[in-house]
Amino acid sequence: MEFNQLYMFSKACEYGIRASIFIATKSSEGVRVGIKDVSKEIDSPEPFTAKIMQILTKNGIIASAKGVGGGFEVSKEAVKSIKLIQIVDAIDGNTIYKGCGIGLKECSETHPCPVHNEFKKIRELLLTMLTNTTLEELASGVNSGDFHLKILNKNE
Amino acid sequence: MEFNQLYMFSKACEYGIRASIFIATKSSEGVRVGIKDVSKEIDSPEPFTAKIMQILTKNGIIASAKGVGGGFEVSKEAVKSIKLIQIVDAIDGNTIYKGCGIGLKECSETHPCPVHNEFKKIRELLLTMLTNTTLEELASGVNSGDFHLKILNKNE
DNA sequence: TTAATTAAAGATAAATTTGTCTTTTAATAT
DNA sequence: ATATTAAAAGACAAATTTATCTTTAATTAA
Ligand code: FES
Ligand code: FES
Repeated sequence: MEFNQLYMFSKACEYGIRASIFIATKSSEGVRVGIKDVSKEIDSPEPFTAKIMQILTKNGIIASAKGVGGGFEVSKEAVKSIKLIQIVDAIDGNTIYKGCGIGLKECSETHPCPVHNEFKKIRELLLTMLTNTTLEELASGVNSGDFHLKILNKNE
Repeated sequence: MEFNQLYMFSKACEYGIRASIFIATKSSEGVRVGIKDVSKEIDSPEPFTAKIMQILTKNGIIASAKGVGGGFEVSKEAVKSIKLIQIVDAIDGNTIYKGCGIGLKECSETHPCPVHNEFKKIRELLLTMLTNTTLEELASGVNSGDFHLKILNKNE
């Protein structure tokens, strides 16, 4: 019925976040994971996910190792320090919480659009959330079984 | 630097919101506006904006009249009753405030993703804002000159 | 009734995002 | 050293979104 179907983040960013969290949970058990495991676990297309992994490693969010026993990991220090916003920034940029809600070339306090005041509140809440949420929190929620990275099928 | 460049709404939706507000401001002066005026005023591509107008009229958000003296308008009743959410729903659907933030097939209280609790707050604030904001409020802000629908160039 | 005007509809094209496939590079194990 | 493993890089393809162009339909004015 509607024209588009818009989510808060791009597919790439969704995969990036889910993958980072999964890798972090595995790293907490001391094991690296390959791209196959990642895409299987977070239910995402493997080659595309691999591209996203490259972005994340370039941005220092995850680390990778080639060869036998290689794969992706998040270091003990990184898992504590990495915030959700770093993942979003690396993949979707900062326009979701910086840009004007109705597409003016820039969001400005002195030349505001009609939704500026209300929109600002939402963006600030989003920014605060992204800035304060660590990979560690997210991963521990998954480790404890309280939160999930995919919807399970009947025979899984 | 980043992979994508993601905004809260699609271009189509941004144009739709800006156009609706502009048409409402003109309707408050009792005049219809053609697609040319609309796209000029909100600084958007004309043929694409025309498509968006079709969606908006089909959804009863704006009214259109063909022929001489025709164009788009928002009725006095509509401008009071139409909420921002109706425009967003018609163009971008409801996934931005209904769907899971990190792309699980559905957002569920009983099978939540790691960002669910924090994300819910943001979506709820967004939903409240969209639900409570009328076209009238937005248009009157523009009429009063406090808010703007585009960034002016030097010689405008 | 004819011409002019303006939105609707439909076809097409460009740009972007998402997804895939192949080759290369780096690391490990034998 | 050689073979094996696994990520990086690059080329390519599909899907979606954005944008344009042309034709049709409806309305008004003369
Ligand atoms: S100017 Fe539009 S959100 Fe600030
Ligand atoms: S399950 Fe992800 S936001 Fe609710």
